[in-house]
Amino acid sequence: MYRFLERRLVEHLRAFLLRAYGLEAANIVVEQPPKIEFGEYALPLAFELARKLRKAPRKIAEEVVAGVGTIPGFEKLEVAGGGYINVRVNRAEVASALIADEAPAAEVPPGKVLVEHSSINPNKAAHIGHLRNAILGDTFVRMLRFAGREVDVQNYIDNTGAQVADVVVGFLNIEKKSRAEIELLAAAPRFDYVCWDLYARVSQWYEEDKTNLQSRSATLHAIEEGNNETAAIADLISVAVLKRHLETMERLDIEYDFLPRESEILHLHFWDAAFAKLKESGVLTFENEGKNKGCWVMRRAGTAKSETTAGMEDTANGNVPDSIAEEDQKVIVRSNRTVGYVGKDIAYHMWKFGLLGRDFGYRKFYRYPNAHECWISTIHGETEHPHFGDVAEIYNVIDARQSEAQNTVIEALRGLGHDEAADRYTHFSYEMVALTPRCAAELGYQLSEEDKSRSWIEVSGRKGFGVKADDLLDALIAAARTEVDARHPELSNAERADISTQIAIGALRYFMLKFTKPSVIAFDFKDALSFEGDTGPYAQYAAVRASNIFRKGGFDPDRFVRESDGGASAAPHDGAAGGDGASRVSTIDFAKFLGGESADDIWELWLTAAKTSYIVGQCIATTEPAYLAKHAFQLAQLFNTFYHRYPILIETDEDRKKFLLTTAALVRRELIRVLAIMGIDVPPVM
RNA sequence: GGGCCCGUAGCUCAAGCGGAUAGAGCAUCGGAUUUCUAAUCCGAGGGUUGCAGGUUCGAUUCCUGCCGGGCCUACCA
Repeated sequence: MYRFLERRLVEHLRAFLLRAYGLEAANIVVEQPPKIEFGEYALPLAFELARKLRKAPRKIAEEVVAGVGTIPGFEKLEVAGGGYINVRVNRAEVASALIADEAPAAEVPPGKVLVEHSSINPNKAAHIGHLRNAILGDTFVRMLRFAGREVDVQNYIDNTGAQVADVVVGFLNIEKKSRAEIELLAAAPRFDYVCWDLYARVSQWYEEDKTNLQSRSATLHAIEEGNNETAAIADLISVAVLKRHLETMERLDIEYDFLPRESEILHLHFWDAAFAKLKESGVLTFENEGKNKGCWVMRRAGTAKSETTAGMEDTANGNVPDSIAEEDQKVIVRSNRTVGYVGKDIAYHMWKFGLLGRDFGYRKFYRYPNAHECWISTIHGETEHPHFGDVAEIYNVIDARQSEAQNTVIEALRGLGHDEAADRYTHFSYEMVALTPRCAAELGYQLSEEDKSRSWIEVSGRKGFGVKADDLLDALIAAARTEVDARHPELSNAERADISTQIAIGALRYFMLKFTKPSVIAFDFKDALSFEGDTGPYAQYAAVRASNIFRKGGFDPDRFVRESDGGASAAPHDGAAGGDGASRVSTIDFAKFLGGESADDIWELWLTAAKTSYIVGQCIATTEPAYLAKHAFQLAQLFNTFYHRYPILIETDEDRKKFLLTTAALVRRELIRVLAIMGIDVPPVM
């Protein structure tokens, strides 16, 4: 709603500027006033125009206000200060549209979106860093779906890499386990924890004697080769750990559609197809000398062509591949003819955009309780399967450390002549989760003096140092359970368990979303286990309080606003609102309750509730989910103030009571919707 | 050496394309309606936005330089 009105305002302003001054305004900045008293929108455009029109800003602002005319849905424009234009909407009109949950159909770009997230090495338990990735990714998926996009969720599985090989080495060379024994372990609960510890021991074992590393390369080679006992063991381990990852993520309500694996990229020869095209287009060059002699290399992203070769390009007919300075070379194919992971990634991304000319085999892998099927790549697949890949846009949720590799893949696509694909390739980059020194000490890590002075300490899978995802979830559930038990002894065991879980997930998902992406999260149990203030449970509690009003008052919130369908899975609102409610409360009277300065506080609540799709749009455009967490918190905060200030059920003026109930119903609906987009449920009671 | 990111209150973080008095939470201190209430609400203190310049009517935001920190820069993945 808010978004729609803003667009309409801009259109009118643009028309006016053209009419009055003959100006084509490319970009009209619309701000939100610092205080609700100033109106709903603020325009600094008079300042920008002052130079161009050679007039005082204030004078221009006055002309705009006088000349722009009436705009449907708007009350008035007014000049403030030295030239600000503050804009006021017609509150009653906005309110009635909000109650009906009317939203003009937004234009949805064509084509499918592919979001890749999680991508955890299947050799050990998921940890808090993986949680940040999965929660960011899953929330972004929900945002895209809320905006009407069709989305495929992929989780890339590196099942043939060194990390899996290490755990295989651990079982075979250190533990001396047989295949049958490993199978037995893999079937036990939390096999991923076993691997977590073993992985750390293997790293230790390598350090003790460097010759032990030979086991790794032999194992790695056998795995890549396939069709042997070692490869079979690697497969059974990686599949078992992968299933554990899916279970862990399922606890957070995170699901995937497809699990492409590196083994298939290898065995279905994706690379061969890509290699041919990369050679043909000159993206790859063969080095005849230097330290990379015998390798196929490409220019690393972010490195510039050297002066000499760039200058000679014109005369050389442009056909000769530029030589790349040694330090700017990225080895794609090693001198022993094997392909590095960036090469595989290039092939994989050509597949994503439907540019490779090959496809995976598919089989069903995991069925969620809601009957949703998650598919996995395989060599010979089922004949009937959904169509993955060949998408219009991709988002790769991968931490910032891989930005150079990501950019190299993008440059490869450009070099192949696929600029349109490269432009729709987004590296959804975020910073890592580390531990505060205090948290590290709690986990038994010996801190050096230098460590103690750091603001964070990086987790390390190799050292087995970090907080496992399931452990954190268990701790959160236990902490929530203590509170729920104390508050609601009358509830059954199962009910208290459910509520505790919902609160734990709310706390965790909110915690991972409240930080902006470039911020390193210095993890600390004290902050993560907090249920007060700027947290998920705070927002959940506000929604529960809204429900309490209706339950205790014996009202149905449905009667006051058009019900939300839960948000995340919603199709774009069709706007063909159901004005069916004979019992629905009339909205006409509300003008008197929403008008004037005395109603500013309640109006601010309504206005904030109106911003959800506007905020989601911002989040998508900037790939920054943190704005939505901020929005949820603001809405909850404003509601809590309202809740405290206006006791509804004892209100004696019936019209005013209806108005207050409508306010609560509206906020309840929007809060539930916003939280659903973040993957957070609202418990029945708290 | 080169590339990317960061530096804001005691702590952890916000601040849409440059805009109005730089905001929250935590912590500290002081308060709160017998109500739909306390996983809450109200109030107080707390800031030279790392430093120095520049651009601008206006800079936490853009530019340059410095200081401090992180990540990347392997024929590992």
